[in-house]
Amino acid sequence: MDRWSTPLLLDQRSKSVKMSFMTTPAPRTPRRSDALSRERIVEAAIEVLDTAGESGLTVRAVTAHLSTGRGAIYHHVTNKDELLAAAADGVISQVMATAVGDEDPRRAVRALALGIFDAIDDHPWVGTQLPRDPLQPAVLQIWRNLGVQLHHLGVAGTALSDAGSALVNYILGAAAQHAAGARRVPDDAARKDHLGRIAAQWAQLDAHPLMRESAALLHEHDDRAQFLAGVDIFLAGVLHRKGGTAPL
Amino acid sequence: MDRWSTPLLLDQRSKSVKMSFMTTPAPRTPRRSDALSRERIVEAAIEVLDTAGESGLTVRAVTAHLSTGRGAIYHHVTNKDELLAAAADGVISQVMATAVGDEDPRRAVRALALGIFDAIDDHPWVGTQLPRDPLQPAVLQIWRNLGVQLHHLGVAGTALSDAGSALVNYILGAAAQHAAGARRVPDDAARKDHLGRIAAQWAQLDAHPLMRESAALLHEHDDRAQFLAGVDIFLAGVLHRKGGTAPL
DNA sequence: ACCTGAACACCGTTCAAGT
DNA sequence: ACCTGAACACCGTTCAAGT
Repeated sequence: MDRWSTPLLLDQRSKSVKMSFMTTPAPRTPRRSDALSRERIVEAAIEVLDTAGESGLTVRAVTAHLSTGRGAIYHHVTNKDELLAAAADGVISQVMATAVGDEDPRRAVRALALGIFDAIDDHPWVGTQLPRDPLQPAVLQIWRNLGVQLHHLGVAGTALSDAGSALVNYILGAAAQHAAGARRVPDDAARKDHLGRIAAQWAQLDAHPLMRESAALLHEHDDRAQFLAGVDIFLAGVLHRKGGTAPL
Repeated sequence: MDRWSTPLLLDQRSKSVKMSFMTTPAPRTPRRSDALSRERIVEAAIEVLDTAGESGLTVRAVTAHLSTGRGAIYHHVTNKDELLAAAADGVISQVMATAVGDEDPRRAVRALALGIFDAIDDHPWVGTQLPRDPLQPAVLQIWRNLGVQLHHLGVAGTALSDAGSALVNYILGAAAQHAAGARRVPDDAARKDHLGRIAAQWAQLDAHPLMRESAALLHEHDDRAQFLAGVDIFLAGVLHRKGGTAPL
């Protein structure tokens, strides 16, 4: 399940200890003490992404973080794309592990969605990565966990495929939208200014009265609440279509 | 409204005609005859994107297409990012112009959504571009057109913001998902093989019975129908929450 | 004003050579 | 087997120089 907590490379370390017994007392190289591994590389990638953003994730930055050569990465990871997908999967795995166990499937769906939302708030690069590939591990994980809850709601067969893809697509779209905003506004103080500028931009770009009203509403706008409102609209739609269950 | 159908650079061309009157009969340079402009550059970008894909859009490729120097682009466009956003806006503008005028707002929402879906089927790079920036012109255009129809449905105020963002987010997420698939499967013959491989991959990656069932359903799976099913789920949710309108 | 194309400061990825 | 780091084949963007 959790790829990230396994102890790393015990066999290799013990081998080097045995070797140092019959040679000089430990070569004292200036390199890092631990051996490289896929897990360590992905951890380093997450740290680079969290501090320098998605554009800061370069193979050179990761190798500097691990004090190794550029090519070493390619012994454990095939691609930079795969590295990004693995990093996103690492974050989503933790969310899925924490946001477990609610007996009410509707509450469970909300909890899963909010967990993903908050994770993207902390790691905006995850939000831009998720919509990039429907078959990446992180997306499959989201699909399965939501699918289970929808099944508990009594949805099955083609209806489950339709509902699941709708919910996943909504979450991925919202994730990307929110990530773009979170990327641009790092501190909470400049948030109000930022929303003001967006509202002005909307009003300027588009003279339609509906857009002006929406732009005005942006001022007292809560991304998290709006995200959850979307989840509830979706749930209402699913339950309404499968025959009148109790309203939310 | 439509930036792309306007005749290009009438003033500049007529000026050069007037000039050639009093100088030698046209200098006969080996360069292109028309002057550069933002519109021409965006047109060239769309052509490059359609033939070479998103990774094929390089400033060098665009300049080769226009037989000009690299730096000339930056006289009309600030960025490569802005160029991509402008190209996506060009495609979406045409969709919005064609998918107008249905008196029934629910049918109008479906028509708009399907128009976007089909455009992404034709231009997969649009699907990956849209979720990248919520404030890009193409996304604002989608927002407004859907917002108008939701308003016709009787939704207003905060409910309109919530419903609009839910629908836009769903469409952007679905667009990205479908674009990834369409990018990988260019010809229609390999499509069945492709879905078979995906199904096998799902079944292999995930032993959960729900996922196995979903994987099996992938075989007789219609992206377009599933996309529309998602739109209907959201419409049902919106109408159900605002008080029982007639079921879809 | 508009355009050119060399130059700059980067990339991801490969691969012979080392241990 | 694992790692190194120089080398390769690219990028986006800038800018003095031309017209």
